[in-house]
Amino acid sequence: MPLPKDSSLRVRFAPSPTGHLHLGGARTALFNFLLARHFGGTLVLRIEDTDRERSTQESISAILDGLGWLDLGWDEGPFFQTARLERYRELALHLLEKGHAYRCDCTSDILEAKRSEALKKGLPPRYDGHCRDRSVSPDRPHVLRFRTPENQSIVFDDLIRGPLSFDSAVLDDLIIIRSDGMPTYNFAVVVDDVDMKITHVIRGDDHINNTPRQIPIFKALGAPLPDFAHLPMIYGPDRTRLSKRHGATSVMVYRDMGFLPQALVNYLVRLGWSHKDQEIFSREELIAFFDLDHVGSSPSVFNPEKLLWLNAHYIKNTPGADLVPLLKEAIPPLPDPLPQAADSGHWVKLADELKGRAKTLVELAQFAHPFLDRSRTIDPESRKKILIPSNARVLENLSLALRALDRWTEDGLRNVFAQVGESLHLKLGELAQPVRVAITGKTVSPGIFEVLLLAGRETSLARIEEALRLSREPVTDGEPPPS
RNA sequence: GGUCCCAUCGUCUAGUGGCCUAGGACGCUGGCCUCUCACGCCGGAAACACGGGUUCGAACCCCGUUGGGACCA
Repeated sequence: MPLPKDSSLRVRFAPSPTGHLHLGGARTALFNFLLARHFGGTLVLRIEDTDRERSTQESISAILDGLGWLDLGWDEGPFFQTARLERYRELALHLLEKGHAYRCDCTSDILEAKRSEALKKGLPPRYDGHCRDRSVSPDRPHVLRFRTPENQSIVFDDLIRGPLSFDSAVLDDLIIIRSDGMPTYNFAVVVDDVDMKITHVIRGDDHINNTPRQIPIFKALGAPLPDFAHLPMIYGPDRTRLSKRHGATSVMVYRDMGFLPQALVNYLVRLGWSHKDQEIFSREELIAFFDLDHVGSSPSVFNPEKLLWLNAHYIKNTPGADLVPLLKEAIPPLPDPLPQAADSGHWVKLADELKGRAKTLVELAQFAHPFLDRSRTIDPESRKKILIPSNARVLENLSLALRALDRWTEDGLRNVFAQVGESLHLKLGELAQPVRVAITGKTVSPGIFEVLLLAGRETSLARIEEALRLSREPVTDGEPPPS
């Protein structure tokens, strides 16, 4: 594939601000970004906001936020199509003068009638070229139509799919300027790509059918043709285009669900692209390895499980200190904070100790909560299963021995557990579980000594006492005990 | 309906005519490790949609069928 090995490559990401940045858009942005970085080229950001009905300021911010979160920076822009309306008109008039466009005053009623008639006869509902050779007065309400070349096939070499050919007979004379003066999508895109000197158009393959409409416009404008690459779609589990029906599609929702942007980027890049058997890529590797040659042509199905696995991987491999700010964002307000919660060293220790078990930052926050706030809640199942009368003796013995421990260190704790275990003829596991539930409220946690260290002496002793009381109470099976 | 695209384990993919009794990853699963759960390690089940060609030889090239999808209306 004849990609330039120098900085002449210019690509663009051109979202419509009609919603958030969704996964498909994010991947298109990512591929454009990586290609630009790989070849030392330029990425242009263009906001295609000519659909004024549906474009919103909120969407613009949402898209910018999404790109920012994923750390996909651009080099030029953002350019807004609504700021370039004059330019579209100018070039449309130019096409009119050159005979590549003409005025058409067919009313929508007439067009509709012709369309339904054609449909009835089983013909494709194309514009019949009624005004092609009429000279419609500029004073009458009219649109501008592009004079599509007849009887030729439009061929281009898609960088991903190879040669693609379309018969111009299926293309009608598309409107380039509406009666209200607004440009249509296909026209504005071409004008922008020409003006912005885009060398490679990389977009979703939902635009593949637009390409043969756009190519004649490039030619009529006397502009060089960019290369095209159409990326396969991302489907939901039902193999239809990913949409709101499939749940979370906005990248920012993934942030809120506790995903790391690196994980999402790594997941997205492997949807369609591969580099041998490698699954995990740093940003540097991505830029070094990425190319269009290894982008596949078949669509892929979004798989949340694998994203979760990648997220767990990135959390595990992020230093605790870097996790702390993210953890603080993910954790709900602490109603009754423990003194340690004010100690930043404590947060780092927590993050380092807990990160190996968390698949998301939200989970990490849940694991961390008992070590930050007095209000830890005991999971009812765990209580029912572990805080039972037969374990009261364990808790009682440990409570006594731990109170007598003057140095709250791992070695000290280990000794206490060894001695208590020996005297009760119980294994470490049998001792650890009741304590684990006492401290964390859950049956799942890091090693018991880490837990005791993290909770600290005061909190640990208080919680073991509380658990001891609870284990002596009869199981009430969900009903709160009468007080 | 018209045009176009796509087709390797459930999913993401490696594979660009012999290296393929098809490799990796997620998930699933058996085991090891172990104070719980993860992690980690070792093992397992699991795919070239179908039919024709081309070729000494096809997952790979060509044609058709089937199935999925997108766009336009």
